[in-house]
Formats: sequence, C-alpha cells, structure tokens
Amino acid sequence: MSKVRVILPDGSVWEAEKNVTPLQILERWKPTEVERFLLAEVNGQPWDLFRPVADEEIHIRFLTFDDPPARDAYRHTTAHVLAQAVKELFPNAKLAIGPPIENGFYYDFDIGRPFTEEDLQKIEQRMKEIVAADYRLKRLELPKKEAEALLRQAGETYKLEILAELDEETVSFYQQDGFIDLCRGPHIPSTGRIGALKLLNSAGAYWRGDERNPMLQRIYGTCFPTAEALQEHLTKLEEAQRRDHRRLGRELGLFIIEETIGSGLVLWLPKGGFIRNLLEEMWRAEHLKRGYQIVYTPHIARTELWDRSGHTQLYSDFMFPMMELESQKYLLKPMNCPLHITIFKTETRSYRDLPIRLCELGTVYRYERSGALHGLTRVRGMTCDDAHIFCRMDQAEEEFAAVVQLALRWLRLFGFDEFTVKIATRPTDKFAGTLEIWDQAESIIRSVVDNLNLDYELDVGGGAFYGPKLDIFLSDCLGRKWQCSTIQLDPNLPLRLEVNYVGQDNRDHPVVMIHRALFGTMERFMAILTEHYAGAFPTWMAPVQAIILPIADRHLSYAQSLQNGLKELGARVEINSKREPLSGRIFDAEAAKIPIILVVGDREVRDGGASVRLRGKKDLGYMPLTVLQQWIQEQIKTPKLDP
RNA sequence: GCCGCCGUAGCUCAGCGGAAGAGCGGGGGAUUUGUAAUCCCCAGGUCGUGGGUUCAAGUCCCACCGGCGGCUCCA
Repeated sequence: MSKVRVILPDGSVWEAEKNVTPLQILERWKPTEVERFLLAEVNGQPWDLFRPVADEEIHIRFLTFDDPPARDAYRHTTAHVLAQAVKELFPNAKLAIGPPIENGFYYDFDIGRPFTEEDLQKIEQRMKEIVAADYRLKRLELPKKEAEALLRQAGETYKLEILAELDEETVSFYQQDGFIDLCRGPHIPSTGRIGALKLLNSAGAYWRGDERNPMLQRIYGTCFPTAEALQEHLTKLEEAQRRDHRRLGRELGLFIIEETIGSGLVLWLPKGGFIRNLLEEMWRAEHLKRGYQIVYTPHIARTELWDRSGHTQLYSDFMFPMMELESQKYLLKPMNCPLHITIFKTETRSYRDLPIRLCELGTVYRYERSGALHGLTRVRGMTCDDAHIFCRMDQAEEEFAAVVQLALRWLRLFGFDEFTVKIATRPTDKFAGTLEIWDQAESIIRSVVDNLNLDYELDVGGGAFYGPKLDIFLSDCLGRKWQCSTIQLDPNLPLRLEVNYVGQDNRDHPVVMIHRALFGTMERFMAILTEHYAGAFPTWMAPVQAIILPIADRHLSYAQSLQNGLKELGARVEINSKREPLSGRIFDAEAAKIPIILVVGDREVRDGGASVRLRGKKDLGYMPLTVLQQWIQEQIKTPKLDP
C-alpha cells in the first residue's frame, strides 16, 4: 500500500494511506471543526471532501462558505437538490444545466409547460425534505460510452448534447439518494449541510441562451448557511427594490417613461432635468479645460454616411428604419462618430494639429428589442457623453491612458469608489478591418492597463465592430455593478472613411480614433445615481437643497428674506408655507429627500437664523444667521477635479 | 422577439360573473400650527384597446398594445 504525503495549511506534514479523502484528513486534523468546512483545495484544485486523492504529495486547504469556490459548490449542490425534487415531482422533466450563480443558483428543465407558483412551493417543500434526510453525495467516473448509455436510457437528451461536446475519456457523475446527474463538480459532502434555502422565481430561458433553441423553464433559488444570512440576502433584495430608479424617478419627479411617447423613450421632468443639466455643465467645463472642443450634430443623417461607415452593414440590427423624403434617404443616428469624423474632415489636418478632441452630448437612437428595455438603463433614445479623439498611432497609448485616468477620477466625483475594468476584444464574426490591426489595438489597451496597474477581466469577442474597448463598471452601495465609461480604440473607421492627416513626409496617413464616454449615457448614469443614493442625492446635486418651513403666517416674510439671503449664496431654497402642522411639512420634505430643512418661528424671527434639520436626522438645533450662512455654503459645495 | 405574470382614478392598489372602491395626490373649507402624516367636504374612471361567450363581463375566452421578471453567470 503506497502512501500520500499530506502538507497541511499550518505547514505540518502527515503521512496518509493512498486514496485518503480530505474529510478523513480533516477529521484527524480538526475533529471539532469538521462541520465548518465544505470543500477542500488539493494542490490548488477545488476538491470534494469525499473524493479520494491519488497524488503522492498533496498541499491541502479546507474551504468554508466564505471562500468563493466552496460557496459555489454549496449552491451547486443545492441546485442538484432542486433537480432531484423536480425529477421526483415531474418524472418527465428533462435536465439541462444547473450552475451556481452570483447570489444563488438556477436549474433549467424541459417539462413542456411553465412552473406555477404552487409547483415552486411543492418543489421547495420537497427540497427541504431532501436536505433533512441528509443524503451523502457520491462521485462516480464513467467512460464516455457508459455515460452515454446511462443518459440515453434516462432520456436526458440535453445532457447527451453536453456529453457529446466533452473531450475527456471519462466523465463524472454525482449522485445523492436516487438522483444522479452528469456533473463536473465539485460538491459538498451531503445534502444535510445545506442550511436555509429558498426558491425565488421561475422564467423561460432558451437552451443555451439561443432563441433558435427550445425554451426551457428555469427555476432560480438561493441558499445560505443560516436562516439569518438568507433573510439578510432577501432584505437586500427588498432594499434594491425600494431603490428602484423607475419608482423613485416617478416619486421624486425626476423622469418618466410614458406610453404615449413610446417604449424606451424618456421624459426628463424638471427635477431630473435640473440634475442632468448640472452634470452636463460640469462635463462641458471639464472638457473645455482638457483640450476638448464642443460640437453639435443632427439626429438624422443621409444613409450614404452610414453605408460608408459600415453601420448599415454591421449595425443595422440596432438602427431604426429608414425615412425618405424628396427622394433622399435618412437614418436616425445610432452613434455620433461618423458625424464627428465629417467635422474632422472639413479641414486638412497636419500631424502638428493632432490630437484633436471633439466632444458632444450627442443623442442617439438605437433599436433595442422590447423585452430588453428596462427603465433608464436600457432605452431606445439616449444621450452619450461622447467624444472622439483623433490622433496619430504614436499618440494613441498616451491619449488612451489619459482618458482611462480621467474616467476613473470623474466617476469618483459622484461618490463611486469601486470599479471593475473589462477589456473587450474583437468580435468573432461582425468586425471591420484586419487581424493585424486588431492585434495592435488590443495590445495598446493592455499596455495602458498594465502601466496603470489596473486589474481587469477579459471579455473575449465583446468589442465594437470597429475596435476593441475598455469598459469601466462601477459598484454601487449595494455592490451591484453597472457599466458606465467605455473607451474604444478604433483604427478601422478612419481607414474606411479615409480620415487622414498629413505627416511630416507630406503624405496622407490614417488617424487612430478613440471613441469614449465617461458617464456612458446621461440616462443610465441618472439611473445609477438614483439607485446608489436611493433618491437622497448629495446636497450639491439635489434639485432643492433646502426648504424653509415658517411655523405660522406671521413668519412668512422672515422666511422670504432668509430664502433670498441663502439664494444669494448660491443655494437652491424653497419655502413650504402651507397651513399644515410642522410635522406634516417635515414629513413631506423628508419624502421629497430635501437635504436641509430650516424651521423658522417666533424665536428665529426674534434672534435671526433658523432651526436646522438634516435629511434623515433629528433636529440639529438653532443656528444664528452668520453660522447658518457659512454652514450652508459648506454643505452645497460642488466637488471638483484637481487640474 | 420568445416564455410567464400583470394593465381598475394623476400615483399605489382592493374588487375577479350580478348597481365601480380605498389611501395618497388634486380642488374647496376649517385649524395659525415648534421637528416624520390636522380635520371635514368635493371632483376625478368608455376598469389598456378591439372582438367574442353570457340574460348579465374590470371579472370568462381570443387578438393587439403597454408594463414587469427571465432568456449561458455553460456538465
């Protein structure tokens, strides 16, 4: 019998029998803590606690729910419990896939009809029984042939399809109780280790996400080690709902999407319009300071322009249909670049003129499928905070890096400080230009990211049709990620559209373009801000910064003079002199999320100043006028980028 | 687009075969009010649109329009 050398996390080295399981090691090493651990990591590989190890020397670690691989295994096992329950209740159901996902898991089934609310309840009930029964999980490995026979006999056609795509000679199955499933694993040792679970909803989902495939029924669920942790997660989901920008947008008078206008088309109400204008003014000032030039372009342009740019061939799926008048054909613009290019080409540009940076808050229209629309985050008419930088190839890296840095600093101004960077590379089918040019562009982006020491993820094939890009996602206060800034390096449109400069050699050379947006679109950014702040915008951004509540009519003229004084300091101040009790008007002001409430009555009229209350907080007490003025100025100060 | 659910007053929703309701908001009146909702009265709806079933349709059926959730985070 050969031996295994086991190296534990604390550095101690043991000898064990061959085919020892991590669980056996754990029972010897930490007999009192066995229950805490869900999964092992053997020589860097996630490994079932119950799976014998074959190597002669192993470095082993034990993982708990707090380690992502173990959490995934935990939820993956729960997905198997879901599948077992469904198979028992609906023997004709065919299994598709059931992976763990960010906050839970799902499993796709083909049962020929949608699940009902009652189905879900029954399934969840059955799942809890399976958990209570505490079935052990087993891993078995079968040669592909035998696996195929097994799945064929079970009528699991989707699993057969998956199997056919696997290269391995032998494949693994996991089994608990009478349920067996083709699965890569890993899993937790037994169903009894699952603490609290809940099925959330079911919905149609195409097999492999492709609408040409049959529609399956997906059940989403989540699970946590304890009922408290599950409840915490459910509360968070409710909190997200409470912050839904579509709801807050209406309640706070920010924006609305109205049937009579059309799906995906936004009406900005005065308060939302105020915030947007504020952001846009900051944006313009910042861009002028940084050598950008502001341009304006029309919403429609002749089809020939879009033919030349390649949009009608490569982007037509997202474009509104053509309109024709006086035998001229026009298209609504889905992007601003061809128009900015046209502006660039109005003059012959010397190498000394570059870079030229044209920017515009340009409204574009894109056809999004009705089912994809969502509030302000997925719309059909949107304003991009767009810019196109025309530069030489030797300037591209520096310009690109400057934009990345600007974008990160810009987003921090609005209260975000956690970002994810994703590099999206050449699409597999619809792309313009040659592979060499794409490779060069992609390597420039990588070099920028490396020099700035940014961690990034790779989105293979996610680039625009004309070039690779770097997308910046921000995380809001609930940890949700949103795509905002996008910076695209485009060596292809300039070639196609002959966007050239005259070099030192007196010859034409193609420019390189950088397409970029910082906010992304004004619509989406407004949605993100609204949800991040739950409608309680920072004072500098709030459409109404302070509201004065005179206690009785006799205090109104004092309230007005106070209002005028504060307005002179630049504050946005209103008065609510409705003849309602103070508490009622405070309630209204809090509901409107006005940051500062100023109460004035006999005392304040006599002494000057006001009683101050901050949004969400109790009475801060009386402030004399001079103190109040200074304090207000501090409160309303707009954040600025350093030069 | 596809699957499921949902469309009743400006907003949020109850009513689900037998005379259209509530709260908020709006209008009017009373109250002159001290830190998260003062009281009373009133107006407001071809119950998303169009067809059908029925003695009778917000209510059941069909189509369309619109909204919501989901449609690879791959064994």
